[in-house]
Amino acid sequence: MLVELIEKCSLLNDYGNNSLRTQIEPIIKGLKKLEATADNDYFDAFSEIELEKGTLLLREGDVSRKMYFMDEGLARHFAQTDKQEITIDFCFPSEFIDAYDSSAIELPSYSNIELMTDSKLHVVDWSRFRILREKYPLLVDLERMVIAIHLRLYKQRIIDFQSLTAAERYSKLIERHPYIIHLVSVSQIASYLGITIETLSRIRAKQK
Amino acid sequence: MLVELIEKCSLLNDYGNNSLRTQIEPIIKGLKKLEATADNDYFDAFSEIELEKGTLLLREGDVSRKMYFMDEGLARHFAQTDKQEITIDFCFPSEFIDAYDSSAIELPSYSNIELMTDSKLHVVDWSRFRILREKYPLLVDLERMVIAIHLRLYKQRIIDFQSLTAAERYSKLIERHPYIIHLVSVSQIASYLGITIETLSRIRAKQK
DNA sequence: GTTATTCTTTGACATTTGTCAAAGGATAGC
DNA sequence: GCTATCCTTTGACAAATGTCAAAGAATAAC
Repeated sequence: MLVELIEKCSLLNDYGNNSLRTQIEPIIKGLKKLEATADNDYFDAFSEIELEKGTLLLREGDVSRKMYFMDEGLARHFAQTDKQEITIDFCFPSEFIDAYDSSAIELPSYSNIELMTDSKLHVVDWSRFRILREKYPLLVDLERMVIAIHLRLYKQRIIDFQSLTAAERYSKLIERHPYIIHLVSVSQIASYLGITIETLSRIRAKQK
Repeated sequence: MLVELIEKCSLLNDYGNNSLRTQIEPIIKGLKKLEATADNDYFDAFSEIELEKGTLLLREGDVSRKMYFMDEGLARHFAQTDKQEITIDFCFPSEFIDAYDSSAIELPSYSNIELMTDSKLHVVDWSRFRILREKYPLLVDLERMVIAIHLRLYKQRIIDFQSLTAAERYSKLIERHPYIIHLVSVSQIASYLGITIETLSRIRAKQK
């Protein structure tokens, strides 16, 4: 169940040349043991759903109530400013989806999460997960790991903004997600990189 | 002890018009109760030290082993790239200091933490804190809160890079820390903002 | 106090990025 | 297929930022 998602999760398994191996393995081991004996409260917490393109998984100003895992589909985090929509991040298949900065602390999110395609997802209510977490401390470790990884990613992202040019940031994105340009509009990639549509278009023209 | 630090902590108490009140209060309450009955293992974990300017609290590539609280002094997080030193963040008095993206997950840090002045600090070993955390689940909640706040700050920082000009980012920094310019070198503020020294100098000249 | 060193500002110019407008392509609906 | 709409590219120019060099200011060492 949950352990399958962990084993599939691209972020946890591909992060930094598998440098999370040591951290993940005891969690997977523990989860397997847990799931061999867990009761219905545990298994009922997780369910599968299909939602259509455009669905808001989380709305700005609301507290995140659910955590998702993307099986098939594509999503994005975005924030709305007075001038523009800012795409903060993209969510690919085999990734957990949530605004942890909202759910972990139960504060209103300042970003939206939107499905960019019809999607198949796993979903768990935070209210139920929190109850499970009391019962199974291993879930606390898992949550901490997921949040910490996002902290690392965000930090690296900040460093990239501080030290790389727009073209370098674009190259880095393409390296990680070579096909993103076919999946996502130029305008969303541009806002992700912190540049205008036109600038991105010119960067792409140069790199050909 | 720890509860005093929490009550002093500027980040936790000043964050977003005190919007953390609901989250902090049960933790403070719980900690007070805990500290009324806690044993020496608890109190011995925290100690005060004075360290001199230039001390590295954490070195790039090492796993963070200690968490600090700044009583008096100033520190900064920075990363070293091939070209330059990048100041990721500044640490002011009454703030907790750590690379949570390292300590929370026990992965090597990719930033250094350096004291910019002689400083008075509280310090706790993560190895001891982790033992306490097992014993007192409240500390898990506290840790989660601290990490989540940093996640929010980082996320907001990314959005700022995506949507604000250098001058706007500078204004925002000055708003939060009006005196920072007298405490920190122009070069460090410039790298924090992701611009060159000269550009920052010109932005400052214009805003007079 | 003087000198040497480092940090900061300023100037001139190159490069990057943004803005506005128009053209070219892709897509959906009819 | 055709049209209308939206998205993307390109061009011309403006604004922002970077680079290099030099001057000015602050600081530390003597």
